[in-house]
Amino acid sequence: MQEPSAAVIKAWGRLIRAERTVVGRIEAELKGAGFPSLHWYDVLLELKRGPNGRLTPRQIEEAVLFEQYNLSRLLDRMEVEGLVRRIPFPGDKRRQLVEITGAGRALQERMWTVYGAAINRFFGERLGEKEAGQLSALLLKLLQSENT
Amino acid sequence: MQEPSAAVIKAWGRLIRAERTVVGRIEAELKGAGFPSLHWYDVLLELKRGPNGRLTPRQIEEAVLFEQYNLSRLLDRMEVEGLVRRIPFPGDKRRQLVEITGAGRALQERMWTVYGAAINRFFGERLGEKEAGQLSALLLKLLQSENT
DNA sequence: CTGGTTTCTATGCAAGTGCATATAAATTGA
DNA sequence: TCAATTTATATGCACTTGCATAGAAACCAG
Repeated sequence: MQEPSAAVIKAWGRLIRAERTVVGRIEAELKGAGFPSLHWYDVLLELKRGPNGRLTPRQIEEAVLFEQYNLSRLLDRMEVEGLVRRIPFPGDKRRQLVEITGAGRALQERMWTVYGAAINRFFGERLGEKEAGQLSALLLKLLQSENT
Repeated sequence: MQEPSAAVIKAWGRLIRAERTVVGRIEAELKGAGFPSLHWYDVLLELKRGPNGRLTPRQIEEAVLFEQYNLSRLLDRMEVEGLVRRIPFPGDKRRQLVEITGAGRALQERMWTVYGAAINRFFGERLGEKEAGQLSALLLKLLQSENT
């Protein structure tokens, strides 16, 4: 086996820990304000950005890196809450379009006031513009698709 | 609300995405090799490092950032598999010591051959030593404890 | 066309997680 | 010393996630 170097192991550990820590803090803020989890927010935001506030489940999955079955049930719950609506996909009866509702847009906006502030507090304030840019660049390298 | 800057939002998004992506890839490797999840590994590794391969649940929690109730049940499962053993804590009957077994040590080592290789493949190979160091330094800033 | 394959979404069941709370022991403070 | 509080771990119950697979429509090869 090719042992990872100490520097690599350390960075890997920190990535896990930092993500867990910051996500934990931010989720706690959202919950404290009576809002649902980041997953809900992610879906709402993606939909809002989509054409006419609509995307297929597949597109959402890809955008937010959810499992298919997982998203399917998340959409169930969001639909029950009136945040999204499933409508037929023209020309392909297998697919569907998920459309954000007015209530969904409103929730996304209200959540953002808390979420954005939390990002600042737990993330932005600790980095500064230049460092944020460096971090983005480094993390991007991890996202490159596999090319065995 | 203090809007986070574009650079901060981007870095935040990448942190989530990179973590999810790399963890996903590595978990898939482990599962493919017939091993349990990273959580199990984390606990085994912490225990192995502890004095005589022993730690209290509290210490493990703090090390791996698990919820108390969550760890309690994870230890149940690991104990059933013979990977750890719960023993009394001398002088305090509330506490306990969790001790890694021979089977636990063996599993940790076998997992490392797959895990270490995966860290290299999905993480180390994409960064290089210097960048790994930079990434560590940046992520450390996110881990500082809250100081309102 | 048509039978086999692929794509898209949903779902039964098992496993894991979160929340609230229980249980028990130690500590604190009057 | 002993009642109240705090600390450490476990657990009932609901909710969420993972796994495997179903069901249905579209696509593809001959």
